[in-house]
Amino acid sequence: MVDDHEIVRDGIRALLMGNTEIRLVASFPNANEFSAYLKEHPSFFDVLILDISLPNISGIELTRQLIKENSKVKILMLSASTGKVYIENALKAGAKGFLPKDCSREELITAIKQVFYKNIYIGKNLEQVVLENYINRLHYSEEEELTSREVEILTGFANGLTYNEIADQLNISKKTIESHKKNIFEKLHFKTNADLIKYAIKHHIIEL
Amino acid sequence: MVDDHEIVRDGIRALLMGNTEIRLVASFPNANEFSAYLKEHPSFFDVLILDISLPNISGIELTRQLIKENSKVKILMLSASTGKVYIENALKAGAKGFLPKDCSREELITAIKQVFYKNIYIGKNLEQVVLENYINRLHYSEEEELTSREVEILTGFANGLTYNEIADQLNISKKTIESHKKNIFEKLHFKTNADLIKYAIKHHIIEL
DNA sequence: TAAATATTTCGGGTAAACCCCGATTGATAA
DNA sequence: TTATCAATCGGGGTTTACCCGAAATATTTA
Repeated sequence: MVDDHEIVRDGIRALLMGNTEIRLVASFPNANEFSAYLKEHPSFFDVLILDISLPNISGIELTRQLIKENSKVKILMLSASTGKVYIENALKAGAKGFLPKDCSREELITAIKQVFYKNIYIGKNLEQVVLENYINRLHYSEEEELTSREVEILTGFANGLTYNEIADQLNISKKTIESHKKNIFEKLHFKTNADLIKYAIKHHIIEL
Repeated sequence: MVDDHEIVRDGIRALLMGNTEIRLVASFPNANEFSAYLKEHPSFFDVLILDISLPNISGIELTRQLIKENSKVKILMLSASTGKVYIENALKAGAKGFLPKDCSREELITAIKQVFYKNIYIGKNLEQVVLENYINRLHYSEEEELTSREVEILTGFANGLTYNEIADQLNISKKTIESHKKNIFEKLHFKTNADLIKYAIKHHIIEL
């Protein structure tokens, strides 16, 4: 497993201790240490329990990498935040399961087994969220995604920077910032700057 | 301790297991169960390790209640979010300590001891946040209040209106809007428009 | 692989926001 | 009875934001 919180790592270790079917073979505090270890021992893990919020490289990003590298590890994403966006991104990146951190022992064990046996597992209370969202998607085309460059620009605005300040920071023209902002507004159907700030807060780009 | 995440409860239990000075005597998944138990056994706990985000009643709210009831329990707040606002609210409510969830074993044990021995304990990396904020408070003692007119103008901006639109709506000159905005920024120490939006959300002038 | 679409990059010109002054009126506090 | 504050405006200038257009890569799709 990979989780930056020592408490969580110890919690899961304690939780799986008594179980005879599942063995926690290793745990890491960040993506880098895990990746390094995986490179040395490619088939050492069956299932990866992965925290979504990690320092430097997020759980989502790590998932994308592993999928891209054709790793055989099944990924069970663990997250304190259970918003629509998180579940979506996790599954889209290639995770096989998504579990809230407030799950029970039984649910964790069930989830690990399900994920191992090639099934998808979504936390009990989260199925509804996924289903609702699925229905929505049938009606309305999906919410457009921002490019990494656009996220950079959006972050700048959310932090109250001016066009010039963002331009300086990214070493591009003020005019380019304008274009990106225009595109962001169109993609996400923003009408005002307040919309942008609210989006940034909702998506944890800035704190309230 | 009170934490809605079973994993965290087990983690802390495992963590304190080997320690001879500290004994985890009980843990609860929510404020209600804890309160009920405390009523029966008022002096059973020395220190309460309390998660800030709980269902129904938050850790902050529970802290306020306990302080109000003159409970002798020392409260060590545990939080995944470590923003200024969280620390402030926790300490203001009466918590004796504030610890991020990504703390180490050693830090948790130190914190529990400190809190028990009537000291304040703030998580290692969080001291800076508190100090900065303390300095600020020395400069601007109390938060100034806005006049009703200023609230009207602020509401306009929070809703994404332009100077002209607000002026039209209130039947006053655009220049007056300018003055008001300048005053609002000075009173509340806003640096950017993003600050204004966040203020409006916090004070329920607009919804997220 | 060719065509279509998306991303990232700009410039010119105009509208809006912001700043630094100053000023008046009425209400309220020292 | 002065101050102080709230609310109202104007002149004049600088800075910033925004709209229209466009071109070079990148990426995706047919």
